[in-house]
Amino acid sequence: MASLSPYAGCPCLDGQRLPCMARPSGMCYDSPAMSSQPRPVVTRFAPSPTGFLHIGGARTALFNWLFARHHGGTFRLRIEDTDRKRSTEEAVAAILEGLRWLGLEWDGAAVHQFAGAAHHAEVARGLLEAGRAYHCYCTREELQEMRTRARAEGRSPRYDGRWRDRDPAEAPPGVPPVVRLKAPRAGETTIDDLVQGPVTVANDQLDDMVLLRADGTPTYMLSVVVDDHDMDVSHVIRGDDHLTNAFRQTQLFEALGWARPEFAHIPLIHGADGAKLSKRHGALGVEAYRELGYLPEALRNYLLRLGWAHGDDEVISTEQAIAWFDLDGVGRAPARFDFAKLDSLNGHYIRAAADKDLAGKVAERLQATAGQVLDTGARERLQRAMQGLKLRAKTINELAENAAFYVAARPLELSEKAARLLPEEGRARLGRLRPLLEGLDDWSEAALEAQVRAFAEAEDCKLGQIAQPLRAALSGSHASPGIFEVMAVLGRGESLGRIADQQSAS
RNA sequence: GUCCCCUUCGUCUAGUGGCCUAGGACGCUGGCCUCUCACGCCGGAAACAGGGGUUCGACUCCCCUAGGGGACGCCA
Repeated sequence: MASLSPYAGCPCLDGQRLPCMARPSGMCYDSPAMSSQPRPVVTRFAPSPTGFLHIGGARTALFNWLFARHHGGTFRLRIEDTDRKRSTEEAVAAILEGLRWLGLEWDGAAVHQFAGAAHHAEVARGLLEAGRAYHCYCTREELQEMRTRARAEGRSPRYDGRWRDRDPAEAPPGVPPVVRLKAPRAGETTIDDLVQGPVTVANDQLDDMVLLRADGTPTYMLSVVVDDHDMDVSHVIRGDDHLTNAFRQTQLFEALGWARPEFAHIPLIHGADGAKLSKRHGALGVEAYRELGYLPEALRNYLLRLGWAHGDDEVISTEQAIAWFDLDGVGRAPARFDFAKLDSLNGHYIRAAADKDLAGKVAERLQATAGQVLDTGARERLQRAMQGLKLRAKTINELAENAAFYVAARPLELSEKAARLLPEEGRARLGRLRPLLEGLDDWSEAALEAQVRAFAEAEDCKLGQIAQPLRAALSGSHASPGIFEVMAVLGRGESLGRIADQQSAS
């Protein structure tokens, strides 16, 4: 037994009190003395780097983050890259970037699961030596046939355990075996899920899962269990597509003699049509939401309300979310993703945002889309314009579009609707108004309004009959912030110039 | 096919046996405000999947049916 790995010799497995080399504490929580101790809260987000961070993953990360923060615990990040063929560095970078953008900072360094492969394999060998696992020499064809037959006979397609008790001497030559867990065949396994409640599955529904591939590398199922144990993960919060995995993992934890973390399987997010949101079915990466002009705080708030509620509260700050979040508020039904509500929330957060930040984002956007380089004056003008603009936009993109006229070069191009606001009569009226404006000493919103109103009265027309032509001339559009605000923000020179442009055009 | 999970307005949800003539939010819609568009404010339509129980009393508890979803890999 001298060759036993630290895990196989761990007190949790054989009752001896040997140091557990894998953990800083040198001790496993599952030793009898410690099992009743409350564990510090440690959650983890464990994405596989096969693509961007999609919206479902983002919500899982958010819940893990909130739960850890709420309980004063630790939120860890683990990259599940044991599938070497499908994992890419770009995906890792995209996931990290996505989490940062969302404001979900993780504690400590990100763990790359594959780095622990040798250790994981060692744990499997310990199980082998302890008689809790065995070699299986089935070929893929054999397995395939087994599954096909089981399905045809109305049984759950799974491995039948044919090598479980077979003499290894019968092993076919030249076939590298996989290592399978010798899972209990009778009885049942129950997990007390923090979201789903108690869920029980008969053990004969679960087959002997592969722990080590024929090439000796660990499978996800093994690595997850070992890593969760090593990282002292206390709560596994993940999508409920992992619910059945929880049973297998429970069996593994038991075979290893380790305490199992608590499980919380949250329902998946569905697309607007009710079907599972997948990468080819409407699931966008979080960076796409940024491109679409959504604010991270709005996305966080929206995601939080998808499957979680705190009474009638809708707009919830991050501070409140941390104070209120717990697993008992998580529902069990899948939710559909609804852009209309996200828009509404985003509009709310835009209105609440500081003008300076908004102007910065708009400038960035304008430069990115129109290649427009803005000088300090233009940036300042944008910032002053935000007050009126932010009431009228649901996204940063929309905000930028609406702001564009403020920094556009003269002469302005009129939209079709704007052109219709400038009939001959309107242009003539602009011509009569301009000298009055020129004579104005005070170019403030209030003074401008007083002057234009007086002009309308003198012309015996409604305010709209002069305000609309002004709007068209100044903004090039039929809809804009209040026209006096527009003039004030534009300033005297630019305003007069734009009016002159339209006036002389007739 | 087998196993597991789910089911309140179109959508997200509140509701833990009587407080429910089922509340809020988004969306839709009528109106107010008004220089346009928004914002804001006031109002409206809109749901307990169906069927059985349990109970003095079920949206709330149990069972069945239907529908939806997920899992069944040497993927994660």
